[in-house]
Amino acid sequence: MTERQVKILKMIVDEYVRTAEPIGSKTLSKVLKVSSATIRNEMSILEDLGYIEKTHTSSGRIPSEKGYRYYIETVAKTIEEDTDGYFEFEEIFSNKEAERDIIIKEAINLLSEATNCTAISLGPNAYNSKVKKVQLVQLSPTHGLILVITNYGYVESKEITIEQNMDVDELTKIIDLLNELLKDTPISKVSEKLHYEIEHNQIKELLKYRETIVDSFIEAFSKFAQSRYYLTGQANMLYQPEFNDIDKLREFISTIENKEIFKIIDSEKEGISVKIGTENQVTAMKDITVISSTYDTADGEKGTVSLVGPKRMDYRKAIPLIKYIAKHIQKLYEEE
Amino acid sequence: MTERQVKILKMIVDEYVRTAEPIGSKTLSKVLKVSSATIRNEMSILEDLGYIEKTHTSSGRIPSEKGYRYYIETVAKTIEEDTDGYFEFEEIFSNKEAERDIIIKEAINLLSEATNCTAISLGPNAYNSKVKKVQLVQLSPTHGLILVITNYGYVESKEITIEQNMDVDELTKIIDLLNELLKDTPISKVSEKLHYEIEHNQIKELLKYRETIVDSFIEAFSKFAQSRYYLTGQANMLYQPEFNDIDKLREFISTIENKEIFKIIDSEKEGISVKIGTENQVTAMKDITVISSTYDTADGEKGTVSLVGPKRMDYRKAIPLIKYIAKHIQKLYEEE
DNA sequence: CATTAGCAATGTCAAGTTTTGAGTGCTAAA
DNA sequence: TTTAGCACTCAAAACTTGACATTGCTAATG
Repeated sequence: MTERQVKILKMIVDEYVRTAEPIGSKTLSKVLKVSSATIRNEMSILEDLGYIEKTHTSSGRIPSEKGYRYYIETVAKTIEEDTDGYFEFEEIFSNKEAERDIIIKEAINLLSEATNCTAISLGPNAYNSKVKKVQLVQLSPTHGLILVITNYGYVESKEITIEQNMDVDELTKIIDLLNELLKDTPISKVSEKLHYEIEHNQIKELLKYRETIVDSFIEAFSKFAQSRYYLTGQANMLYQPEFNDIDKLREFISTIENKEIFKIIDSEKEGISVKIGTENQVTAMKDITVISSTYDTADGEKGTVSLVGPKRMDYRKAIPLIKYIAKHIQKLYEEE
Repeated sequence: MTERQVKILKMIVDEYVRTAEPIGSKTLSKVLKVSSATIRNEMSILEDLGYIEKTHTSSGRIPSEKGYRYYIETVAKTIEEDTDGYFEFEEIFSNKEAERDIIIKEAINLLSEATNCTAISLGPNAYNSKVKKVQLVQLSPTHGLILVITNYGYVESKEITIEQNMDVDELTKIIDLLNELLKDTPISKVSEKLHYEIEHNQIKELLKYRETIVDSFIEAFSKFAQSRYYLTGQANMLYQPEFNDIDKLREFISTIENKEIFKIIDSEKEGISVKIGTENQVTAMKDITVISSTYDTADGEKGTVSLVGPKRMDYRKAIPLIKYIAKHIQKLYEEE
């Protein structure tokens, strides 16, 4: 590709992102100081190379997926992070009072508004967080509530029925024992450890005949396995011209509602990932771009920030913005 | 209205609910043993009375809001609760192991699927539930987590920073004091009571200079004020022909996303409430019917189960079903 | 050899027209 | 009171037309 061809490709992407209309040779000839015929020749080459395409025989050109990819690999990657426009985000992240989850929600809301896309925060899986405390609260003579708290301050609870042949003393002992046993154990190791102790140590006497209780605890722990997520801005996105097709719109809403969207979000890959259209593998998302960035928590888990929008997305704005937000959320998870 | 007119109105509602197409005189004449001309005369009267309307001069008739209202006041009210088709619901509600919130979610999911509408469970406001226990968990030398647990087993938490000039002993004392003070106090009275005690009793010494802590507690309590809700089935509903109009669809999604829908749900009125179209007062919902039923919890708060769908809704099915579900959720809240 | 002017060809879009069919309202007769 | 019959209405679908944007190609140009 010649320099001029690259320039034309960039212009087509930028202009199409702005207007959502195919770009003709005349439009570009006004800016580049060559005739429209020359542009047409160049466009023809770009089309042969697969970077742009036509919507019909006599239409202007729009970027192909390959074109977008080239664009983000070259143009967008060279953009310096420009925090000039990030005033409102800075405000959110500099609030030291607010809770982490609240800050994340606010940032995600703003991300969606700023980009007119759907924004998603997928919290870290809590598998590696450590048990801080285990607690039983009696709610009535026959009912209790098991509480499990992790180092990040997440709490899960599970109701249990207290059997008649069990007195408060015994329960207290069990809880004390569990606290001693499980403190600072990663969630992922809890079940294993519990079963091991019951089998092999002297503690077993206390727990052996109380399988119901132990099972309830394990159930409470397992609740941490479900990741916490926050999703917002469907409404912002629906007014994009891409969604004038009613069936696409319905398909998109369905994909969001049955959580299929989470299959696409790449929470493994380090750093930023951009999946354009069919790169998503899910047919319902073949006209959608998903940008995600992971961040790391102190206990070695990964969370992600994602943006879901039309392929025709303002990548120059969105990509650095997501990087910026992921970086700041990571900071929130570092301050333990 | 003559008996035959009522019969015709019912047929129009039933048929329109089924097909979503205006009903012509010929269709009805096949069932009733009179000619289409006779039906036309009767329809003309029904239209003058305001029970049915035309979509254009030469179209068949569809029920008006007044027509639907008449229908649900007469036809639907006489339907005996018929638990024949409720097999799957019975299964959900008879599961004694599962947690209340899980059962409610499953029932709401099924409600949405069975009716092709959006279903919502709006949990009771926790204002009247009672404090069961207050707890502090230390997460690090400088950070802690305040826990507040109510009699229904709901937990709210709030992170706090532990100041340097405060030792563990003092904290323990504060927590013990708060437990003693607040146990069995309704959430709504907590703030008032705390402030009163600080001002008037000997306890004040311990809390007086610890406003930050007390404020954090109050903040944790105030989290209960936000009702818990569960909303599902947008996707089920969007495929109804009513939503072939793309702007209506967008408007609906927006209304759901900014939680405006909750303004419509009647959580005060005892029992069932059906709001058809413009009865909803919100213009975005003028083609939507919202059915809600409240239920009572043991501590005197009300929760609601709601169904949001097109005016052309299967009221005969939906109304008894919602009553049935509300009744069973209420049972879940009675077994304290 | 790259660039350009010129022009036929192509396809979209919006506006207008025609056709079809379902359904009504009215009238006069049974 | 009911019905047959018929003119009338309107929406929806199918088709027509013209304006417009844009392309691809060709031949001329510097």
